[in-house]
Amino acid sequence: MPDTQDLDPRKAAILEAIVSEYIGTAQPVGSQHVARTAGISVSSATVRAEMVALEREGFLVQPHTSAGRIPTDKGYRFFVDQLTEPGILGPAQRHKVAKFFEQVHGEMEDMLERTSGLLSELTSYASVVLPPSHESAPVRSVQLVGLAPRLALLVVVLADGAVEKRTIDLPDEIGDDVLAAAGARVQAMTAARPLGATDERTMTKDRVLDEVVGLALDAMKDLATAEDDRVIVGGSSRLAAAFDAVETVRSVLSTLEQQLVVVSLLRDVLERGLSVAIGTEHGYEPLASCAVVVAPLSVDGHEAGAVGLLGPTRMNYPQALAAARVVSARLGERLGGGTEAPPGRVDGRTAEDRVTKRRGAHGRS
Amino acid sequence: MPDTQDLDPRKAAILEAIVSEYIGTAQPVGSQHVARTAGISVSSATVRAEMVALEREGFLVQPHTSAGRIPTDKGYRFFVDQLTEPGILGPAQRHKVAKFFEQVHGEMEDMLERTSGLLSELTSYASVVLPPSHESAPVRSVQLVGLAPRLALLVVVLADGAVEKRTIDLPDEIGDDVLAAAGARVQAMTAARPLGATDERTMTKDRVLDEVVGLALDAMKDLATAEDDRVIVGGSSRLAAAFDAVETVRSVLSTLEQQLVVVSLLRDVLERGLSVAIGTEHGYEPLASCAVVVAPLSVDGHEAGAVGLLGPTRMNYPQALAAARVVSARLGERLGGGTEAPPGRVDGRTAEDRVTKRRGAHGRS
DNA sequence: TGCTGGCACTCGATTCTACCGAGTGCCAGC
DNA sequence: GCTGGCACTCGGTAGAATCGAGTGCCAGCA
Repeated sequence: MPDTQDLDPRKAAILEAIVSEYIGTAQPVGSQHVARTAGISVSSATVRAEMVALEREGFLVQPHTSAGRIPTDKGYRFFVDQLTEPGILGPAQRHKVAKFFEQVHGEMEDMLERTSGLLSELTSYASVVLPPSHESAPVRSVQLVGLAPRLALLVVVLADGAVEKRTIDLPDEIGDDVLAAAGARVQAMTAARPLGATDERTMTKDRVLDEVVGLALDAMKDLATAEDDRVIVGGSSRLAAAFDAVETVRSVLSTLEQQLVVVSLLRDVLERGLSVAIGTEHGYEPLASCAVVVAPLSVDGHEAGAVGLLGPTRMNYPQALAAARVVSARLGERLGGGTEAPPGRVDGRTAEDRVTKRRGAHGRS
Repeated sequence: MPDTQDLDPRKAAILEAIVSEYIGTAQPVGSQHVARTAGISVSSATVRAEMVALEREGFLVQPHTSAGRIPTDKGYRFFVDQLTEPGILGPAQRHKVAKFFEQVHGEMEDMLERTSGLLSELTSYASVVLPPSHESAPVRSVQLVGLAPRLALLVVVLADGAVEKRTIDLPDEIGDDVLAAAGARVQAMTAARPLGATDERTMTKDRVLDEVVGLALDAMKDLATAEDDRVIVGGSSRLAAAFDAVETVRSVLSTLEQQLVVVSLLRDVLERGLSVAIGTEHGYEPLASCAVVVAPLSVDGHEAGAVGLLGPTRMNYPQALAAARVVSARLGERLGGGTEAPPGRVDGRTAEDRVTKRRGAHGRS
């Protein structure tokens, strides 16, 4: 891709001016506008000549003959890669973030959901949160609870505070004591190990117990493989404001409703080491008019999940990147240091935050 | 409301024709169209005269002088109350429902989410599922699991298979054995009783244990009061197709994103004993161009939660009502008879359905 | 050589006009 | 009391005229 990385400085400046302007106004940008832009000190005629070149090289298009230019995906890409720094948040936004992370508390799911709301509010794009996978979190506790005569619930608590459950159909009526024993056995076999790593089974004299243990282990394996296709989408209504064609809105929203698609989109982008995917760069046609900004989430030093933003290709990349990165960093801090295993990591601030309602009750008891 | 209930048969027929036509076409309906409708055997001039009357009485409006009439909320209301039966689903839809409930399985959350998708697909409106409240479900198991030195997780399993959790900050490092003991104590104090009904506390000799038990009981009370403002929204992208003004779409979607608003809207409608709320009838201005259809969910004989549909006021009420009712009935059956306490209720079919993946594993073990 | 001002041209958007026709209200007559 | 007839309204569409932002090209200047 030689032409992607090399553009003489003037062309680059012109491209930058066009992209910035277009992001702001959503109107095709003409040569005069560009010529008047600070930093451009040539005439509109020269700008026009350069625009022709930029168009030939695929950075710009003209919606129709007598209109200004708008950036192509390639144009945005160059803008993002070469012309802009991630940017920083405005003071008001910084304040919002700070305040948010001071106040937020509760279970992880709630927190992720609210974080998604925050991110969307900061940027006015739709936001996406890919929860940290529980793959590597060690099992902390396993329990079998009888619900009905031939129905039990397997409840697995992971060290990161996540609780997974699965109903299990029993072959026979099983007493609560046997269930408890089976739960204990399974816990012994799997504790302190990640969900996926199931021990080979050991047999006892008790056929019924063995069977229940087997069922539970199966369910645990099932838990390990399934589940991880969940994603939290927030502020999707803001996409309606970003597009003017109602049909575009509909198709984008309907794509966003398919969790699986969103998850794989994000994973794809992350895997390719990108933080931005523009228009057709990701292969999802219904989202061809969208761009995705992703920031991986790193909890206690290892990557887990991600936060992202979905907006029109003419999104404000610097701001979106800044917001995603700041929020992901703060969220990562927040999720780590306390719920994760390493002992002694419960620092004062985090624990303090997490108290809230609890605190009052605690004082009383 | 004398004029709401009394309309001479001809007026009613004309109103019905207009509403039906408008629901189908979204175009103002003229007198000629009505006169040509089967069942109307008067001239267009007569229809016009009646239309004037209907407009005076508030059932119809004219977008502008030389246009046809469109129904007002009051017009729809009369249509729903007096002119139409709930209707039945078409064979294709029946088949979809049957197939869906044959296949669906898994945890309740998944099932509700998929059901919401089904309902939306059936009607092409947005669908809403208000999960059965756990208020009355008795506690089946309580457990305290240590996550970090001064952090524990309270895990409560209810008889309906729901699992609730809460992190608890501990005043001190507490050993796993004490946590387990505290969990057991709390379980003894609360088991078989609904979440809200907390026992008065009994003291032991052990101050630390008492404190942990106190914290756990507080957390349980907290669980009982909070939480119940959750709602599952599905197919909201279909609303984009229902409205043509992108601003309407945005505002409706953004209202739908506020779980709390949706919950109280549904509760309001249910409390007033309605199954349909049209336009401004419910007091939520941003949804003034929407109608809501609700069907309460009855699980094992008692009302719990609801399913609903949200569409434009010109929605197909008979079909929407039919879909909501059928789905709510089937879902109620499915949620009951097995997960709920009464022993022996695990009938063959339900248990069979629930097996799926499990079954294979079971055979193998 | 490269930039610039000038110029003819394009073409979407806007405005205006005319006009059609669906729809109305009214009324005289059956 | 219903109906056909009629004059009238007025939104929507089509076509023409106009505007103007924007373009590509080119000759001339530094």
